[in-house]
Amino acid sequence: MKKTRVRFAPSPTGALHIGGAHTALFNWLWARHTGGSFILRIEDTDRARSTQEYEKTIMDGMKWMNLDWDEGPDVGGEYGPYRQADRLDLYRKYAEELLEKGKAYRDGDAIIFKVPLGEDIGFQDIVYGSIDVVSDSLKDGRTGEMKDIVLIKSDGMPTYNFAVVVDDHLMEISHVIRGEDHISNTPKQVLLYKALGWELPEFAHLPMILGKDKKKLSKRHGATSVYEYRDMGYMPNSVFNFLALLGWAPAGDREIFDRDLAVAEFELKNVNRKPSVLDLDKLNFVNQGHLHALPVEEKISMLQPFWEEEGVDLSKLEIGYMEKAFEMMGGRGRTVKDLAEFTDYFLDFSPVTKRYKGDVDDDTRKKLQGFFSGLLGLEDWTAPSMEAFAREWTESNEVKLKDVAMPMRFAITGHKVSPGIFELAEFFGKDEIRKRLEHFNFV
RNA sequence: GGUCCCUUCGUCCAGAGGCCUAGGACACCGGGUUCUCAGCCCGGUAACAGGGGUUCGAAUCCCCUAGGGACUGCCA
Repeated sequence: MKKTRVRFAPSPTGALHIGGAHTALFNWLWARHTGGSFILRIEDTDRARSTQEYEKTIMDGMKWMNLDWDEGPDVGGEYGPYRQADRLDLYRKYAEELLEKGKAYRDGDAIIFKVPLGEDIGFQDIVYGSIDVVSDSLKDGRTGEMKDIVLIKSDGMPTYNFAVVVDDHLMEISHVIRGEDHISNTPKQVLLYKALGWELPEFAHLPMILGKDKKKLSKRHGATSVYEYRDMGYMPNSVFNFLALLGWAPAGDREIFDRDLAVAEFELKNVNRKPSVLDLDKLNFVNQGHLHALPVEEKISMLQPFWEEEGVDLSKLEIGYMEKAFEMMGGRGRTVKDLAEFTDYFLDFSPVTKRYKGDVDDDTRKKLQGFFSGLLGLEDWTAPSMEAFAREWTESNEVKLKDVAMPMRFAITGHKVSPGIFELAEFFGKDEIRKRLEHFNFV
């Protein structure tokens, strides 16, 4: 059995977008599932648009997703170089071979493959099944002229269709796993494999990812780069989980899973053919699941950048303290960003004062002052005792419990969402609560 | 225009001829818990694109139609 070798081959003309991440992920899953190698190859033959910066961003994006590669431009490997711009002599060599065999011709500085008639250029696709095509269909549908395949462009660079064939063969790629948009390029590549006398790799095309409007995902649909998802507060494992669910699902009804499970159960033949729509509601749900399952330390390290960005003073940050805070938070917060915001008041009072001014009319203030004074007078500073007092007090003053609980929540957290307010008060301690209430002149 | 691909609830995924009066999840809508929100618990709405075959039997196989998509670049 031949060793599995798969590759992700982005062109460095932009950041790693979500569709690219999906393709990279499925390649990675297949490599890890089969114990094979995952190779990163940079397709930088478009000299005008490729940049070093983009190459780096793509790699960083993959690292963020924890998709590690075994061979690539940075780590090297036995099948290098891994940038197409560094492999020009190879492409030229095989183009000339085709020239000598009379299968290609020159047109100025370009080398062009002459497409023969009547050739079977169909192939088997692991996910799409058998794709039957005859070389005659490469003709222009309007003019009836055969459209030959450019191998080497006038600038000396290979075209995509030629470079992939040469590279995939030389790098001994066993499975070509890529987006469905390449399915119609494949017959041309099959033709080239045949002309060079090379064995075909296995092909597996992946369904496209669409936007809400069912159109190919693009900038119009909002976030496209994986960094945008990171900045919105989604975690790598969530994006991983979510993307894995687009076109595939593990057996059973599992929706939230970790990468080990995906690696163990992933099968190319179980990938479906239907293009899928990216649904942020589902991502939110998946993220929430992963986020709240995180151990404290990891949760803190996820939240930290968002707290910092918010300008929260982290001097009180301590694991044991935050562990209790998170415990009280329960399942609140879907994204890391949400959770950072929903917990900032545990660490720092200033975000609270930024969000809440304590504006109430005089009559209400007077009432609240009465209530809070009583509360702070309580000797038994526990949630049940505070709640009992609050219920009694509100009843005899003919107001609802929420009429005092909500202002108290705002004064302490600056949010309209929080854990139980008396629970919170007990946790913070009387001194801190007094300080916060005094700040708003509620006591 | 040509070639190729796709079509199960709003969305994602199950279903690989009888287990389907089509299942799960997200979202949505009710109800419960409640000081808020989230969570949790209970319940609900909602789909095999249409039409022909094949078969004792079809969401599953075949054909046609319709709709969508990709490719059709000396971009990848």
